[in-house]
Amino acid sequence: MVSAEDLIRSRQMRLTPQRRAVLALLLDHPGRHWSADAIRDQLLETMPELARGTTYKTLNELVRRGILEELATVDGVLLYGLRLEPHHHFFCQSCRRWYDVAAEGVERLRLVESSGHFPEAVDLTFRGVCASCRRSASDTSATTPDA
Amino acid sequence: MVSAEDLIRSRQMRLTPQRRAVLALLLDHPGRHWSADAIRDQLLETMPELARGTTYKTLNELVRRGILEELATVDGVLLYGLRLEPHHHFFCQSCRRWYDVAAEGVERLRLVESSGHFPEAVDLTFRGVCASCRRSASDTSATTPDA
DNA sequence: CTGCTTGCAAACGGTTTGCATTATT
DNA sequence: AATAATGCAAACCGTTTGCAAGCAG
Repeated sequence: MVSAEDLIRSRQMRLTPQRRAVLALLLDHPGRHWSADAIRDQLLETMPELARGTTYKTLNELVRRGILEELATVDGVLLYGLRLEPHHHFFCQSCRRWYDVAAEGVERLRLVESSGHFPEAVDLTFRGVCASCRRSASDTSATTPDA
Repeated sequence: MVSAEDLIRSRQMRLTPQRRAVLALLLDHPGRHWSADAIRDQLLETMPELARGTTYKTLNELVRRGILEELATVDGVLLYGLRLEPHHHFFCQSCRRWYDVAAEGVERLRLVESSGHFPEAVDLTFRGVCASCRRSASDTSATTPDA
């Protein structure tokens, strides 16, 4: 298990107490997803001066460096969690929590059911470059904004 | 192809010009996803008095009645589209548009590729009731908030 | 007629931004 | 010493809400 320090240093980011605390918290709960404010509320106990803006900037930076993944929820809140080995998500419509679901392939529905969750719906989201963008990319020089 | 009128009436909603216009626009572009403001901008040409709040209320109502689906994006915008037969989504990281992808099952990755899109990542989202909620549901009377 | 819907405008809330100060390298 | 990160507070912006006036049933 890697430490927050190593992870941060490995991406040539400056190591600050705030960054270490944020990432350490997430490392302590692998597979869990937090809102920025939930993270801050938790850390406020041991780091009472942690600013809201700092939490957001830190999370954005960690996403940009590929350490965290960002999940958009329908109620307008972004959730953050470790970017673990390829996996999928489970959203509980009752408690509205998000779970990570391990998967080596796309056809692992049984795996989810065996975890005790009871899936009623599945939503597959592919990300990549669409047909028309591929075409225009070969025409002109790529106009690809970084995601 | 059903009409906007029929669809609205079928859910015992009152038929208003605004509702008809919003839904008709979506019906004219099946498989496309719009932001609330994009819809309003489009309709403003023929319906210059359409209020922002009305657009939002209408879309929420249509989602609640199961006519539309709601998609949350990472940049804090909600997208709306027709709730067609079970399908999945494709997000183009280049033009940031969302596409619907037909699918009769979960294992239809090839289908996406054959559409000309080039998927680099897949994200499976399950929705339902999680293990712990199922347990507590059998303990006490269900405390399930409607999604 | 009754009460749901609209339009308008103000409120909301999560996230971003600017800038002086502080900490890391 | 140079540069990047923090804290604070204000700005942002998509969405929601409240309410008087208007329209559908």
